[in-house]
Amino acid sequence: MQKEHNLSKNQKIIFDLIDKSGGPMKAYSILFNVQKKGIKAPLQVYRALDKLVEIGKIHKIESRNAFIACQNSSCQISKATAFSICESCENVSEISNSKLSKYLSNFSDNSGMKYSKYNLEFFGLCKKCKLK
Amino acid sequence: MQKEHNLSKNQKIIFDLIDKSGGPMKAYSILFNVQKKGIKAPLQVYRALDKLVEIGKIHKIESRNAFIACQNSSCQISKATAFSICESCENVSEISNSKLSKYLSNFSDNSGMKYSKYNLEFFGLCKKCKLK
DNA sequence: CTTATAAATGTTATATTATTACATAACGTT
DNA sequence: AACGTTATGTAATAATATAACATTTATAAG
Ligand SMILES: [Zn+2]
Ligand SMILES: [Zn+2]
Ligand SMILES: [Zn+2]
Ligand SMILES: [Zn+2]
Repeated sequence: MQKEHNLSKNQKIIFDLIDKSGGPMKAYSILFNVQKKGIKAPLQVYRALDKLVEIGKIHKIESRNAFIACQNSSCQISKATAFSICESCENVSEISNSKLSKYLSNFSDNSGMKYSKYNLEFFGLCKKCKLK
Repeated sequence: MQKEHNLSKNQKIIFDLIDKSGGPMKAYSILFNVQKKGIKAPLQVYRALDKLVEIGKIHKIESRNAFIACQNSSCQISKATAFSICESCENVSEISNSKLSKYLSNFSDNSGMKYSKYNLEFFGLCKKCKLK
């Protein structure tokens, strides 16, 4: 069962926007879109984003400096994330594959380091863009 | 056999600096360090970095906006990269594990998308930092 | 209800990371 | 030499992110 996180006002505004957009959004594009709702400064956006990432409602696409709503209801914490990214249209989707996540969560190398978190980004051309 | 890339003057200065540092370096820290060698503007650094990434001599650590020399002689192109990152001391090392790279290079999900590239970042505490 | 504490907000300024635009120079090939 | 490609130099600016400080709101304990 998911822990219920009661989002604050700004967090809710920003989460709803990202969620409805259906794709990755950049911080300043978010800012532009929420100015009519009274969120006027970058820091207000970044604070909400930080919290939303922390509780796993959104994830950061590091290679794009963008944020996307979690598409995987089981991801309460952003500690094991994988994405597929189209290098042509920039479409992003979250990969939900239990074999992959099991493989990566259990991965260990000879460094003796135990990993508590990972982020994986795959790149290629999506179906649509391959046809063009 | 590795293709020999004849680095240009700026590319060589910047690669040597990153390589000698032994760890990840940020663009503006690189800039600061090469000013005595006549590289005075951010763009000169970014252009060299772009080229070095393209030919696989360095990789970008996306979550840190930093660049590290390739520690894996076989990586001519940055198309399959994996790193372990200590969240305490920020030490980074490139993971060279043939099983992992084989697994990820062959990975495909039900999206029908064929991936040509990936980047994986693992996070945790390195041995030293675990003891503290 | 009151007090204490933590979490969130508002605001201004600033730091950090990266690119655009344009002009010039060096290199590699024929 | 002439050509196309790659690299360089320089100035300006865009895009991304954080510091510092004051205030308010939510949560929980007594
Ligand atoms: Zn998720
Ligand atoms: Zn596409
Ligand atoms: Zn490498
Ligand atoms: Zn460490």
